[in-house]
Amino acid sequence: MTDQIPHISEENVRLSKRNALIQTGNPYAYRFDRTHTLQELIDIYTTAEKTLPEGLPEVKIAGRIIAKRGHGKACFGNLLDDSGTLQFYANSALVPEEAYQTLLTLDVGDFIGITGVPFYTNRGEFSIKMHSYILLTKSLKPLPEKYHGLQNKELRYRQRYVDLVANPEVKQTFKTRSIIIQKIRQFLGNEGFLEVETPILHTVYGGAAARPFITHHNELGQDSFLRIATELHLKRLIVGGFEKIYEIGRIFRNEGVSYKHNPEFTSIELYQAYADYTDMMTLTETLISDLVFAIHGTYEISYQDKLINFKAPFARMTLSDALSTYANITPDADTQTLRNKAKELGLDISLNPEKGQLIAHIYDKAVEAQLIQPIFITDYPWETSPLAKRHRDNPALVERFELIISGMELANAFSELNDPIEQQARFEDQLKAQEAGDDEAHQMDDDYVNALKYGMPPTGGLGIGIDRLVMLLTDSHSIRDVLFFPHMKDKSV
RNA sequence: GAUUCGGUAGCUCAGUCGGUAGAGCAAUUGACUUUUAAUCAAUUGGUCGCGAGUUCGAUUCUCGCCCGGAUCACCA
Repeated sequence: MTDQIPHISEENVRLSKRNALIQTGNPYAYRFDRTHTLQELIDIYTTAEKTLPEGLPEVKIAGRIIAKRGHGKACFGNLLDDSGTLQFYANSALVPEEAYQTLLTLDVGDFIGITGVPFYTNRGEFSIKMHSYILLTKSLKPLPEKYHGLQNKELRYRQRYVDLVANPEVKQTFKTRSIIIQKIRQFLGNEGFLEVETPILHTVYGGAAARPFITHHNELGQDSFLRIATELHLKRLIVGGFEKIYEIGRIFRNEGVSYKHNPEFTSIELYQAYADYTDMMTLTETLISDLVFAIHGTYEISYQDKLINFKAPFARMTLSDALSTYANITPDADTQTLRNKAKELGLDISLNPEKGQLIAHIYDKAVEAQLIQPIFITDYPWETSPLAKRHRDNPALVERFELIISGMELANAFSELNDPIEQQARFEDQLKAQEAGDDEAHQMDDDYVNALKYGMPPTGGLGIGIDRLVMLLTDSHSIRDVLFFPHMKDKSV
């Protein structure tokens, strides 16, 4: 028999099955009462001897069929739910004939609910023996190949819903992400911090050097900016009398995409009254090292084949020392020497950067990538930090640190500038920079200066890039691998 | 933005020194009552990313474009 069977696309085959099912029932059920998740069943019933007594009570489980193996009058399959996978076994002697025949027409991808009893197969695999089942949702599109999963990066990012089904380790990464954020909240809650929410739509953007996304409010007839930081509103709340606050939220910067940059990303910023940047350092290393231990049960973890030790305290080095150590130049050098060094490194100095900016640029280019183990780089030139307080020992510097791990800036913190007159002057410097062509300079924020005029107590502030932290803790090479739906160019599917 | 690699069946991938393409999985039909990347037999399935150019002929060569990955730059 070699009769030719006309080709119908798999999606159309499934579509006709769905249409037939609609005639006799509902292939999109409303609900199903489970007695156990798959993992619960495994936890409760599996035994070291790989045997189970007869006469166990019936259980009800639900999930997506991810594999099917027919054997005529018997058939095996695998079910996937959020907790794990489990093999099911159906036999035409146990399931009514008609139901058994329909079962064979189900597709990989369909959701079903199964009533049955746990047992061990001859091969010793813990499974459920089906007594009855109900179709919960018909799926129309075939899942990716069962062995290799979904490999195409573009498809994985654009259709994460498929990636998550096909590649279990992806789901694990995002579960870890969720736990990380949960533990940060727990830690800060225990430390007496209050979680707050501030606007995402800003009329003046600030708190970072970045270009904003611009949008428009129709009713008020004015442009708005998506926030580039939460900083200035949170500090207004410190003025208002809150003493320990934080916000975890999405930040938007109108910039390029790279393995460590996405135009929208998640930050946590926290502010603590009566504290300075040294307090922030202690808080940062405690938070992060506790987090690593809570997730991994050890302080030393491997990231992209590098062993990183998160045990607190982290190393500390001034920016000045870092420059001499890693770039063979000191910030005391005259401007021309710094300019030459910058040129040597291939930096763009067409905007005639001031000394402080030169130093910052040289540091970014020549030093940061070399810093693998957690290290606080402290005491930055004041010119690049318009919201930070002057260093108590050196007015050319500000009290600021960045935490660098694996060449990435993980955190940034200051002793917050709270002198409204100096803040006003720093904003004015920023305006000059803007006029000179720096499209990432701060805007003047009169209302923020106004708030400072009422008095902000000494305050330590800290920002952490959550996505980068998740990258480190899940050994993810790219920020896209820790974002469910990374930013992609529009392309109709 | 630069360099570089890639885009071929639903998925994972071969391939064509220029003559309109193959495999595995999935699907379809059949066999099979303990398989587990089930097995066995058969069958179907392609705008070879898009558009030009060269050519008798382009999926293959050239150019441009689109999308993506990597590296670099930008993003302190």
